[in-house]
Amino acid sequence: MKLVVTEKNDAAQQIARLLSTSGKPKADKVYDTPVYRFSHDGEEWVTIGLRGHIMAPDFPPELKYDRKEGWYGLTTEGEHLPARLPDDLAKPPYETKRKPFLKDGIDIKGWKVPSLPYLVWAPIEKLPAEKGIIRALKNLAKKADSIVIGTDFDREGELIGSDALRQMRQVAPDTPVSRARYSAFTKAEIDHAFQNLVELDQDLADAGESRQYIDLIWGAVLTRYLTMARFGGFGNVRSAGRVQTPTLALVVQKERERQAFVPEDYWVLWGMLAPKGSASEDDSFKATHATARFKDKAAADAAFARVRDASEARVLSVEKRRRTTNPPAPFNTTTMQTAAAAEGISPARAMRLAESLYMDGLISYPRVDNTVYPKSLDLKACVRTLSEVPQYRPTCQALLSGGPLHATRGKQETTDHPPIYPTAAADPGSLQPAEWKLYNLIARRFLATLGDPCVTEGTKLTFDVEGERFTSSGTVVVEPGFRAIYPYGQRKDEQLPMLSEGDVCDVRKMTLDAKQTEPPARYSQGRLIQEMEKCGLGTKSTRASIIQRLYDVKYLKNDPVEPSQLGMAVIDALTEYAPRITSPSMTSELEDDMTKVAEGADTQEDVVTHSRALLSGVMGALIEHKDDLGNAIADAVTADAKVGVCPKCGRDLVMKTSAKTRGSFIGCMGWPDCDVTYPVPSKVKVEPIEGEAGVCPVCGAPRIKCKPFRSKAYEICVNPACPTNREPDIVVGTCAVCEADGRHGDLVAHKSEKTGRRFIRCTNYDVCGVSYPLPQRGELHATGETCPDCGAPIVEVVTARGPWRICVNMNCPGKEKKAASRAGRGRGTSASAKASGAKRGTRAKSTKSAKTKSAGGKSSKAKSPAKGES
DNA sequence: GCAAGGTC
Repeated sequence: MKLVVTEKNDAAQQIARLLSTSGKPKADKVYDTPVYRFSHDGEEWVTIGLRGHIMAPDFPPELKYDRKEGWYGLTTEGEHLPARLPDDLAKPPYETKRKPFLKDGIDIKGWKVPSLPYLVWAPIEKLPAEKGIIRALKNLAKKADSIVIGTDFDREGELIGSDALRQMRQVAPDTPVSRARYSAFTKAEIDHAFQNLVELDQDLADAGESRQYIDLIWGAVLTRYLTMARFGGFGNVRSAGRVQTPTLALVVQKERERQAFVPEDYWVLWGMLAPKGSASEDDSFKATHATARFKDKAAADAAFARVRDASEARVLSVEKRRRTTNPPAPFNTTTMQTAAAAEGISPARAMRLAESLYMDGLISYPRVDNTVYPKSLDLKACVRTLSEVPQYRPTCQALLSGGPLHATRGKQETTDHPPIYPTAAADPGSLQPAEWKLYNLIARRFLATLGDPCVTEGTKLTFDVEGERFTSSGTVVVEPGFRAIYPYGQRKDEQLPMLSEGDVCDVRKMTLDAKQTEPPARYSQGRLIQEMEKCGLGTKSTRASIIQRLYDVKYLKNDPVEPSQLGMAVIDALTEYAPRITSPSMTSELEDDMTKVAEGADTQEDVVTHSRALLSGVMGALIEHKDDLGNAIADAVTADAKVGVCPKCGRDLVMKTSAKTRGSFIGCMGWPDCDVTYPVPSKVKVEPIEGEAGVCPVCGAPRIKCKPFRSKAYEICVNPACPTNREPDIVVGTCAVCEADGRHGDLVAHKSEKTGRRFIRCTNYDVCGVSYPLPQRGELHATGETCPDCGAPIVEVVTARGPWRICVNMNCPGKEKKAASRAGRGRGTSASAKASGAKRGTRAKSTKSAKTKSAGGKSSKAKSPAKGES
């Protein structure tokens, strides 16, 4: 039996399909791992897919977390950091084993190494990370006559293959092993690779392993240092790394540019014009002075003085220019992430969604650099498949009825995977809304790459107004081309009226606006991904998760991306004491070292030791300034948590977490001397307001900015008892429980002065116990109506999105019905999803969400009338 | 409780 080991299940399946004589390999399992059995040239073959790296490098157990000691060399008190070094380095359990590394100023491989914390010189071991797969791999290796390593054709692939081989060698020390190198799943390519087997390139694998070691050593040492310089409690890791830190530095640098930016005044002179005699408002259009930005106020004023009372504008010239925009290139990971980010899907979320669509068989493999469709891809068949989706049908039919299809080509061409394209027709009803949003983007992008250019016509009108020149421009789509199916990022048409040279327009209004130049814009998440790619930071598979990591450790906030005070403090500190890690150049130097190892010009040991020496070179300065850094971090964390100033004692009010309930509240830094606390408005992101506007003029408590998810931010005083937050009590209905008991009770909407939360309570609450929750936002009105399903009152809530009516009973049977019908919509499995063999698709998800909903309803604190009666 | 790189 011949054993083929690939990097992932998908590849194992494809290779089996392409090499099997019958074309139909048999799917089997070894323990829990899928394998594919088939015969090839009369020989029995089996393929198995790994899950990427199956081994994880780590420090020996004694250097990992210790309950008493914390991370080695750094305790939770933080005090021991300098004290433990170098004294403790001479102590057991390490002195016998690792003594040579611990003396001052010794030579290691030609580099002078000063006294160091252990970790910098600690040995690294590789431990099994995928035990189940390793078990299956060994099981097959024992039975195999020969082994082929068929992992991806890149450095990491060589390393993954080498790790797998080491495991197999434990049980099959003498079985012949070779390496297949392929870069596309086509019959010709795979046949060629397996007829021209080579040897595993251990140098290349060693290069990859050096990368693993260097990343771990620098990351772990600096992360432990930052975290322990001032321990902020569990769950407050301050991380650093070869990729994440330079990425954070990019964001911080942009923020510094914005802070250093000095706005300049300028003036814009503009007016509204309309064709002579037109009475319609729709005909008016904007015209701006030919000097788009007046830098000089006197000149602006002078021009304005000449035109302010003008009544006529004469057309001096009409310029028309046609512009064609070519259809976009096929999606690879980066361009897909960027386009998704522009639609409000973060890169990390886009990758999660793409993974799910891929597993459901709806799109092709989502981790690709390639932007050129391979010749083997049957574009027509893809279009035919997509025509099953009603939204795409007209476009698909137009494409199919035309001549041969021509697709755009992007700049990057590789042949391992095709660009991201839809592989099956999706049913919007059976996908989660976000999944559909991404699928729709990918499907439309695919159709757009086959479309015609979009032709727009721009018109530029020049006017004379009392001797001053004004211009007006508009753009109109003439031939939508690919834009008909791919409207993303398209600007709205700006239509100008039909005018000719010499025509006269009415001047409806003239205005002089004083403006200021804006600082450079922050990065959007999409732009940051692109910037990382430009700087060589991370890979297509890791960039999204690295940005997510920076958000998770609270170095970044908001979108567009903004650094927190903490993020800036970390960059400042590392720039001063370990500048190497803050710059993308560490990555490029690492690449050079890797190349040397791969070429055999240097060894893994040399490269890693050299890197350790560089790190050890900065340890002294880091440790010396541990307290400065600890203080800077603590101050930054406080600044990030600050919401305003305490009206009672003048100290900072910060966001705190209750030890008992785990909930957040706003409390005074002066506690226990000062006991001022406020509740945090629920379901919103809270930001302080700078300056005078950040203090409530009525009660003196801070005013804060609240940003609810996906709706408009608003500002309120944090003090729920403040008169600015008071709402009149409203009678919204009659208590059904009290009526049944022969009493009368009014249901009254209150706002608690303590918590600021709104709720409904019966005036006889002590007797009947009837209360209901209320939406916390929006203006509340009584309707006088009762719910047909449960008899509870119906209230109207007016928000920015408009008024809506709701039955206040959380357990109302009507809500269950609605929830069921919502879930039911997702329950139907589409023909396409079935065809594509969707296993863990939408069915499980929607059932789960339906369950969550009903469970939430039952556990609600609201007491229904029925419950009150019993 | 550490990184970045694979993949799920």
